Amino acid sequence: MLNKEIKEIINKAIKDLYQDIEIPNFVVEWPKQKGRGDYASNVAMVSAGKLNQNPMEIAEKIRNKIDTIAEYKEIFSGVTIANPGFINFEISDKRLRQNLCKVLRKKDRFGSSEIGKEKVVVIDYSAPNIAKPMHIGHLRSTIIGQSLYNIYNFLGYKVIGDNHIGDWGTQFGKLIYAYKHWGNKKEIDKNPIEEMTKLYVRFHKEVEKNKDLEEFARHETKRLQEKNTENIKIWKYLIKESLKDYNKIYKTLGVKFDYVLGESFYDGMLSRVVNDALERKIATKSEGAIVIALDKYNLSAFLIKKTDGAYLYTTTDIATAKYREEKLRAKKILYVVANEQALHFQKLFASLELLGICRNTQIEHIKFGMVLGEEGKKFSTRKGETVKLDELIKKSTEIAKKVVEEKNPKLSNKEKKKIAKIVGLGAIKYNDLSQNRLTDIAFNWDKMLSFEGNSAPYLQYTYARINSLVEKYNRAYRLNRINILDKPDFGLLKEDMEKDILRQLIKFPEAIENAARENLPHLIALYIYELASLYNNFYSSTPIIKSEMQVAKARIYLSKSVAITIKNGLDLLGIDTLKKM
RNA sequence: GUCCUCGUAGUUCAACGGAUAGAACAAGGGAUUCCUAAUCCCUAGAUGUAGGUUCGAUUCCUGCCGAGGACACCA
Repeated sequence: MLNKEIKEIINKAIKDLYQDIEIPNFVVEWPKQKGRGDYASNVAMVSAGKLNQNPMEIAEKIRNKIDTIAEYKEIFSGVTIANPGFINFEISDKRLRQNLCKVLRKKDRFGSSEIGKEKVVVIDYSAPNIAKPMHIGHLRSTIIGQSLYNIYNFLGYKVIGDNHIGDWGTQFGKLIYAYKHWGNKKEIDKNPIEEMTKLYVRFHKEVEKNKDLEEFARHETKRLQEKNTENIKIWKYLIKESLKDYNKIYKTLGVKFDYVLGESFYDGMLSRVVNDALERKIATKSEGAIVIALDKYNLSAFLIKKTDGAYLYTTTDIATAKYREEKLRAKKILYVVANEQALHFQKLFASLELLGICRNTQIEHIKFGMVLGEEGKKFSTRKGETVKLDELIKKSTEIAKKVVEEKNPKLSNKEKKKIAKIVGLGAIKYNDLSQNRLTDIAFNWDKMLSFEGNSAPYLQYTYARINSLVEKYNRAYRLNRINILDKPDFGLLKEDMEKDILRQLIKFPEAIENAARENLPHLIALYIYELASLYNNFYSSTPIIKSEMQVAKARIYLSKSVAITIKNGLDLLGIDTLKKM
């Protein structure tokens, strides 16, 4: 990666100049403004104090040092300094052309690397609660998780995607009670989640009339946990049916998991977790329950066993971390879970530290903001305001269909349907993934289903456009019988806009690495949007096929490499591309 | 009371402590005898507030104001 290369060059230059002086951390970054080179470093400014010299002088010295070394001439066409001490690097045409060849050679592997080789990353995402519909809130965890999965995978990590479904706990007592009294198997088979939700809602209504139901439900939960045959049978059935519905959505979204280890999977390990913690005096009794005190961390206690003897999701989470560390050999665990649970994870991580679990495993809560209703408040499930995921997908696809109909009426109906599906889904995913995950998303139909501007369809359109351009070019080739094996001459790419595109292309691997380091997929979205934007600008102002033959050839290859990069980027976001739209 | 996230243009969002704070949508103007106009170009428009750290702060720290959320026996 070029930024790392430059960092090393600077380090070497400093070593030559100042011997063993330790230089503070400095950055090599992409300058925001045009005309400041392709990379810039603040090294002279951050080390001015330490060296007791004027930053401009230091910058000058480093620049001169770099200038004297022949091999660097290949990389840079210019190294300049600017007030108050920046060093700006301009990448040479040769290097840009080499990178272009690399894109064309590596194709769908362009941007990939081996930096994660041998390292296991467990990513915990989606995790719906059985018997509850997946709504727009689950979308974030599912989509962000899947994208991180793709990104780490592309960087050579061994990634394990785990869907930690909520298939255990007190809600099952209620559900089992409701099923026994009002359940209808036929209806559930037809519409699993919908019917289960009805049972759940009915239970809550009946409770208001008869408080005893709470006690009955608790009893059912207890019997389930004691492995009562009938309750286990109902429980298994409810899970199986729920998963049917979830899997439909996952299939549509193109989301996959390596494991679906729900909370119930860890049930047998819970007593050991608690006993172990008690023996080691990390956990204590408190008001009849068992807790891990976290005063040391300035946090309230972590409750791991209830007064009635039942375990909680807290206990499960400890067992899960232990399992992932010991059995899955995770070097890194990412919990893609909403920001609302930040406190829970703080306490969980503190508890794990006390227990000595995941000592050598990096654990991180990948939190994300909420999807807010149109009034800026949390979507309330009770008021029925929630937008269900399947409805959202349906609506988006319908709108996309209308747009295809309007833009491209000549296509066959089959093609239109395919395009509508991919465009509709892409728009939904991009709406989420193009935004920094920490900020709340204000839910807005118009924006979510916008097919213009900074959106997935814009990127898909750019890709499709290049594709048809290349096809047209290939046909022309056949007609003119030009030798297709002639090497393109990339030296002909001399226009500013062409260079801008080449400069952007060289940064793709860095964009992916940044996205992985910060666990922020939107950095990739940002990157490909910029690339597509540069390309569309170029496209609209410069003839490609219709230019002189050799120039046309070079421009076609440039276009191809843009298409490759856009596709690779969209793939990482889990968004499909189209040859035609 | 403790903790988490956020406060940037009319709206929705960017900006790893860097240089002239970027886009998109909406508004106004323009581009199609030419490779897909789901496109491109131009115009106008913003860092809640008061301090601190720094050569440099939208970014880090503190106070205040504002929005949303979580706070043991649900997950």
